[in-house]
Amino acid sequence: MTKAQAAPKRSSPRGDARKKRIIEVATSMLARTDSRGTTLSDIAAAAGVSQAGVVYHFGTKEELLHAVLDHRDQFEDTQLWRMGPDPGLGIFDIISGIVRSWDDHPDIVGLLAVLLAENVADDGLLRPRLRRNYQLTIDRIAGTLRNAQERGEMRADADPRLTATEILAFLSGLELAWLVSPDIPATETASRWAANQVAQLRRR
Amino acid sequence: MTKAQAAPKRSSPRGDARKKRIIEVATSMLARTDSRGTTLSDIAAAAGVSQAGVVYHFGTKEELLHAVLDHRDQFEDTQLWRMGPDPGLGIFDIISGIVRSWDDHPDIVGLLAVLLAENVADDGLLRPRLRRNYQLTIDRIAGTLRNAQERGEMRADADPRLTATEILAFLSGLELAWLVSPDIPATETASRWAANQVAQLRRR
DNA sequence: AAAAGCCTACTGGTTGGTCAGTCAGTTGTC
DNA sequence: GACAACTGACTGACCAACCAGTAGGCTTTT
Repeated sequence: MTKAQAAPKRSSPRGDARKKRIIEVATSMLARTDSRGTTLSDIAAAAGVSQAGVVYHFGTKEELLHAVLDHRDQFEDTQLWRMGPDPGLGIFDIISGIVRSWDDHPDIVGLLAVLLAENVADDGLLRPRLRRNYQLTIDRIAGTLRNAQERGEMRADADPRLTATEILAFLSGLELAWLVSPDIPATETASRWAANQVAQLRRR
Repeated sequence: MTKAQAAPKRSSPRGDARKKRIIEVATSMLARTDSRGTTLSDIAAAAGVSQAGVVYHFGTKEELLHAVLDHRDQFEDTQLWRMGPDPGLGIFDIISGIVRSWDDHPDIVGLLAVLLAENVADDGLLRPRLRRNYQLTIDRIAGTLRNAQERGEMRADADPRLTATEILAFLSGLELAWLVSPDIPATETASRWAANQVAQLRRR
């Protein structure tokens, strides 16, 4: 975990496919067991390569983790912002829908929550990135809420920043609960929550 | 982490004090860095004993973790249920107060969230216990809400179970966010959330 | 043939747990 | 109250298992 290595200059279609496969496998494993609990050998075995083969593609475990996070960021875009960059209060329906779809792709659910919990320490490897990412998502959500206020869609006396903080807290907390106890009524909880929020925030 | 050892039969005041100290130190370290990232040597050094000394008291790292969780459970009782076993809708004020007091004892905040995230895997060492604990807290909260409904304090058409799930999700998610970004407006977010909940759930 | 892809074998460093022994304090005995 | 016997509370040294990363060589693709 100390020294690093440069990535291969060029790449072939076959190598790219294998690399993508490793990322997917690693994603699903990291969402179950955190990064310290998931070894390169584990990931390699699940992806059908040797441990050294994984190192060949990513140079470092840390690089692999970043690749996994890139993959997740991309996924978040296709989920949270699938209705465009400015859904306004529709963001609550979107989140409700996201929770409903957890069963369809359980491999990536909770990845952020798990890695976040692992990197709360000051010297957490991924902490700076996760922190930045968190703030960015808060800002984006707060932004769309502010726009909704300007459009008159949302009451003006609610603080977009506090609301955005609450949204993310609820979502990551629910992910955690769902991972530990998959039998909790996550979908119903989310839709009830979303309905309440909209009722409270909609301009009368 | 494999083999275990029987605990010492009797104990002396001095040994008990030392043991307590180790638990406290371990608690604060585990809330920052999860159990896989915290070594016995780290804990021992912080507690002023040797690594073998820690093993002497707890036999296994897992046993130490359970002792820490016992400590936390006790703490939760003095926090969440400090107004008695049946606070009704007052539970929201209590939670709001808990978040406000995070700065006073930051060493134990987020411990549960961190360990939860680390034990979402099927074979997580502490998973059974954490799962049971989670369900228990849900039940207790749902119970007090149900009582509030019967007293006519809370509207009858809200599902206590869904509400309890939301409460815990929000709280653990906010803990996580606060740990990673201590500068977020946790107190304000919590009090806004609590006020909204009470407004929505109170019988008109 | 040149480069990318991948493997076997290995290294240095960590980590949880073991073990034998030290030491201070308590208890029982005369 | 002195002294032996014993026990709990440790420590330092050690070990087996594990893990990320390296070195070098074989194989496939381009």
